[in-house]
Amino acid sequence: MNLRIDLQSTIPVYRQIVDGLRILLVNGKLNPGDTLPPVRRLALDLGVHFNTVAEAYRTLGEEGWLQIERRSGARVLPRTAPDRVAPEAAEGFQRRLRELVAEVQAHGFARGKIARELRRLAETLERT
Amino acid sequence: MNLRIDLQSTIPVYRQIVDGLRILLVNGKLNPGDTLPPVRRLALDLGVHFNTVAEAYRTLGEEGWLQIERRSGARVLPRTAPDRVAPEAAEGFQRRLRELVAEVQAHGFARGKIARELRRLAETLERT
DNA sequence: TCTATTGTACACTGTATATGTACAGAGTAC
DNA sequence: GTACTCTGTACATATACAGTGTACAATAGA
Repeated sequence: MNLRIDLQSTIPVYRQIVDGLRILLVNGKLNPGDTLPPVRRLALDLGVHFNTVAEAYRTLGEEGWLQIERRSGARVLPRTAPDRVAPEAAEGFQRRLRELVAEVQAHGFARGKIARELRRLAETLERT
Repeated sequence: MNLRIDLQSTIPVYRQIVDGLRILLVNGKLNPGDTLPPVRRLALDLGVHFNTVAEAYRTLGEEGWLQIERRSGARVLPRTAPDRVAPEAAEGFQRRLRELVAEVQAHGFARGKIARELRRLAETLERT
């Protein structure tokens, strides 16, 4: 379970867990049928309360990634992509992407470096 | 003041304002010497309380973008880029970028479309 | 000097986040 | 079948944060 969180971050822990797991799910590091650690176990690893992990699992369950049941725990579902993409989601993505880039620029990152990073990720996406 | 916010979003309004203004600042849509609208005025435009706008201005002031004074309002400062880039910031950027992409993928966006968007932004960055 | 306009301070309310604790359900050992 | 243990769930609570209401302080300009 290659997952790290930052307790100092302003981003809520449960959302960090959701984001981290979603990356693993989207990239096939977690596949249908795989089981996730019990909430108490992962919570111990991460140093948070198990209810915080449970909240994260529940969120991913509502997104359709996980099947969660007592005793058997959380299992990755074969997930069919959403039928249609919400049109406003595209706009939201562009906006959040620009926000992120602006924030990084504000921290002094050179445009070239940022551009390179974006291209690198684009290539990774298409290679998969 | 081309700035829009989403009151339904889970992202706090004041941070949306910060993010939106930072984009304008980084991209030279707002330049040193320019004055921003008074907090009450912008708040009215956006449909929020003026203290919420004031909080956003204060944040950008602490980041070194704005000089804020009573009566004269908020003015864009000539901002020298941070001397050195925090090394952990690079890692954080990559991570947040991957998180954003994973989230969008989870919403059903095709990898190709996302990759195209990333490349488009990369080009925009280098053209400036 | 007076007034209007600006940002600031701070108390208050509602919401979100994280935790503590008790519980419910379903396998497993016997 | 019963007891036990391991799983997630429910809900009360503590705390922090976001947003607002209201009063105030500072200053440019008439």
